[in-house]
This record gives sequence, structure tokens and C-alpha cells, in this order.
Amino acid sequence: MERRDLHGGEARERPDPDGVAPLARITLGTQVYDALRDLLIAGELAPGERLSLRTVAERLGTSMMPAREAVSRLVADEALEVLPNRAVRVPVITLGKFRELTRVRIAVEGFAAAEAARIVGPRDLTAIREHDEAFRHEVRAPEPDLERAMRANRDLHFAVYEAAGLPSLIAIIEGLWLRIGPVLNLDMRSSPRRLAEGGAEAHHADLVAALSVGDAEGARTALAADIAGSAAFIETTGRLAP
Amino acid sequence: MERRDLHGGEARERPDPDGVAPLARITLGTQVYDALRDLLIAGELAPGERLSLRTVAERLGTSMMPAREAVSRLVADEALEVLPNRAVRVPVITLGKFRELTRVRIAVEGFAAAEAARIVGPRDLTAIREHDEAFRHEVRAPEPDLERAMRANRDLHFAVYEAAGLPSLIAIIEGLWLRIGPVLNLDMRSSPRRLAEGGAEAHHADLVAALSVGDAEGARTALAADIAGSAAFIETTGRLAP
DNA sequence: CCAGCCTAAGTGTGATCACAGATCACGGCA
DNA sequence: TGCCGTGATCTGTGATCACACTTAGGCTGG
Repeated sequence: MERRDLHGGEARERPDPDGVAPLARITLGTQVYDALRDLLIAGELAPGERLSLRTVAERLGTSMMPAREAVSRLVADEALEVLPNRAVRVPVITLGKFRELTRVRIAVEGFAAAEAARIVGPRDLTAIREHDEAFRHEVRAPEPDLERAMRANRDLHFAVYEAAGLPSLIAIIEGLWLRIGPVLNLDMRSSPRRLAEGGAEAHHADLVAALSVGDAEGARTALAADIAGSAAFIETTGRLAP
Repeated sequence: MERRDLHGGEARERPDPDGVAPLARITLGTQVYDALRDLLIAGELAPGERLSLRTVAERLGTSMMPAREAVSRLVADEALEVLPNRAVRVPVITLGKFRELTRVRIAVEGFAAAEAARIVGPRDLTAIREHDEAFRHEVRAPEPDLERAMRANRDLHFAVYEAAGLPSLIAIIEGLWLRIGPVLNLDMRSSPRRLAEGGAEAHHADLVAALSVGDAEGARTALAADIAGSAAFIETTGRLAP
């Protein structure tokens, strides 16, 4: 985990002198939560890695209280776990758990894709195409930037889900990504070249094509194939706990 | 919210998916969380009702810290919300949000029912039948005990979901119930007699029948009809915010 | 009598301290 | 040499205090 300071400068003190009150409360606890959340989804925290409230607080430049709240919320999301030994760590996903999460993802995210296909408009569609294009461009590059590729992949997926117009469903999906993020990104990072071999490009193309013509079931199957493909690749790495 | 003391109550340990670790952390914060959770699902906290960390702590016989953690987790679950005014309250669900949650419920819980139908065993089936019988008995009684009926309904549903063997899916569904619990139970409470008019009995019968023969799609449609029926009833009460 | 300020109570948030339990390295005994 | 006890250290949890902010109610001045 890299060093970063949450309140660099006094920007936090007086938000928005223009008069528009911030809709969302930006407490320190929330900021720590978001920081840890990004680290988890980006795979910068490896499964099994241990955290400490005090070190987290120190590295983010706050006291222990915001770290406590953030870790509590992440534990509630099952994105972190606190062992009976009173140790906080990134959960180690077993193979069985990974397969279970994959099945749930296919069901939930597949439903989101199907709903998106039914009501997607031209605005959402162009955004989706842009993310798809960005992903394809990054993967086909001679030296793919893994981080940007993963970000494009994530943006593409969530652009589709947001097109479904079901915010509560997006929250659920974010919770799922929060849990598979560590193992998924960590393994992807280990072998960037195989990123394209999972057939992600083809699945994405099918997905965009189905969305374009409003084919709900086509979108669902394309997305399911994408998830299954990446999951199968992860399993081949054999890094998952038995 | 009624007075209850945590020290007298027993800590409920949530079932471990992997089954190996019987050690459950029973912190005060978790106990407060469970207490508030039960109150929310049971509909004893009305939408819009305001909470205070200090009053919660006092009523449950603890200090403010466990109440803080519990409320933080519930806010993260969107089961509570803290307004920019720094006021914590039970969210007021709008009609649009209620319909959205209902659609998500039909998709997610319908999937769970379908999966359950595929792999349900005789043990789960008998448990499901018992809950179904308890619900029917309670509804048909001359003076139905609403609380017991709702409990039987809840037990029936979750017995089905647990039969699907997907713990992460159950966690998702619990999150959904946590959010619709207040509005659902509150309205049911207002007119107990109409409990049966939603067709819950018939839908439950269809569900159990489909589960018995392994009819996945039948189970899905039966459960979807049950959810849609109760949702339609809620909407007729007109209590939802526009 | 009414409007407007303005104090006082109450709110969540953050910091600091206290404490029981677990971990781990070190040292002494067999 | 190998093993076990043991204390220093680190862990999360809980309690208490301080603070900025909101809100409601009483008071004053018109």
C-alpha cells in the first residue's frame, strides 16, 4: 500500500465557497473507505495481506477512528475480514468460493446486461463503445498497459450496468467486484499477456452488438461468457486456495 | 424502539459458509448491529424515524462506540441514512425506488429459487414445507398473529434461498430485505387481514410444488409472483412517498 | 402581536486513553 | 541442541472527552 495523504492542504476545511452544498458527506472515514476500496478493486492489496488500523491511519494521515470506521464497513462488505485473533486481512478466496461468486456474478451482472439491452439509449451506447474501444486498443498494443486495460474493462462493464437504470443493482455488483477484485487483478497482473486470450475482446464485441440491437438475451450470454472466460483463466493460474 | 439490554441476550453467530471456524466474534458493535437489524426487518422502525447514537447506546445498555459502528454498517448497507444535517434516520423509500428494489428482488431471489429447485434435497424440502405449513396455518387462523405470520414467511423464503447453496447470494438478499423491511412490514401491520389476499398462500404452494419436482423455472415464476403480489399490495396502500 | 436574533441543548465526527488478548522473539532450562 | 515459558509489543475494542455544526425555543426589540 502506497503512502498517500488524505488532507494534503486545507481543501477539506471549507468545501465549496460557491454556495452549492456538497450532497454527499465527505467524512474522513468515508475517504479512508474509498481509498481502501480502490486499493482492493485495483488488486493492490493481495489476498491474505494483513492490515492494521494504526498503520492504515498513519499512512493515510489520519487518526485511528476513521480507519476503524472504514475497516468496519469493509468487513461488513466482506471485502476485509477480521480473524478471531483480532487480525484484519484481505480474505483468502478459496476455489469453491471463487466459483460461487462467479455464478452469482453471472446471474446478477447478466441480468443487469439484459435490462440494459432493453432500455439502453444512444448516449449510454456511445459511452459503452468508447470504453470498449479503449479496452481493445490497450489490449492490442505491443506493450499493453495492464492498469489502463483493467480500468477500461471495469469502465465498460459498469457503463453497461448503469445503463440498466437500477442503482441498487449497481451497489450489489460493486460489492461483488470488491470481493473478487484482489484475486482477479492480482492474477491478471502476474501474466498480462494472457489478458486477451480469455476472449475478452470477442465477448465485449458480442456484448456491444447485442446492446446495439436491444437483444437482451444476447447481451446476457455475452456477458456471462466474458465472466466465465476470465474466471476460467484465473482458475488456470492455480493460485486459489483449495 | 423498545428497551432491551444486550448483556442479557445471547449473541447470534452467523453461519459460516466454510463451516470450519466455529469461533464467532461477538463484539458489542455486532450485537447492536444485529439488534437494529432485527428491528428494521421486523418493521419496528418506521421509515423517516430518526435515531441518535446516544439514545441507541443508552437503550441497548452500551456506550456510544458500539452504536457508532452498528449505525455505520447499516448506513453502508443503505438500511439507514445520515442526512447532510447530521441526522440519522430510516430512509424514506419512494415509489420509484420501491419498484426498482422489487425488480431487483425478483431477479435475484428468483435466481436463488431456481438454483434451489435444481439441487434441493429432502432435508431442505421438509424444512421448507414446515415453514409453508406454519405460514398457511397462521394466515388461516381466525385471528392471525401478524408477527408470527411474517416470521414464517421470512423463514420460508430464506429456507429456499439457503437451499440454493450460495452464501454470498443470501447476503445480498438479506441486504435487500433490510431495505424493504420497514415499508413492507409497516404496511402489512396496518391491515393484517389483507395479508392473505395478496395470494401469498397460492404462490407459496406453487413454489413448494415446483421445488419438489425440481422445476427451476416454475420455482422462479412462483417466487416472482409472490414478490410481485406483495409489492402490488404495498403500492395500493399509497403510503409510499412519490 | 409578530418577526428575528440568539442562546442552549443535541447531533455526528474525530482524538485520545485504557484494556484484554494474541503474537513473537529471546533466553534459560533440560 | 531443542523446547518451553515469559515478557515486551502490537492488535482491535470500548469509553470518554472535545469540537463544529444544527436545530429548536425563548427572549428581546420593534
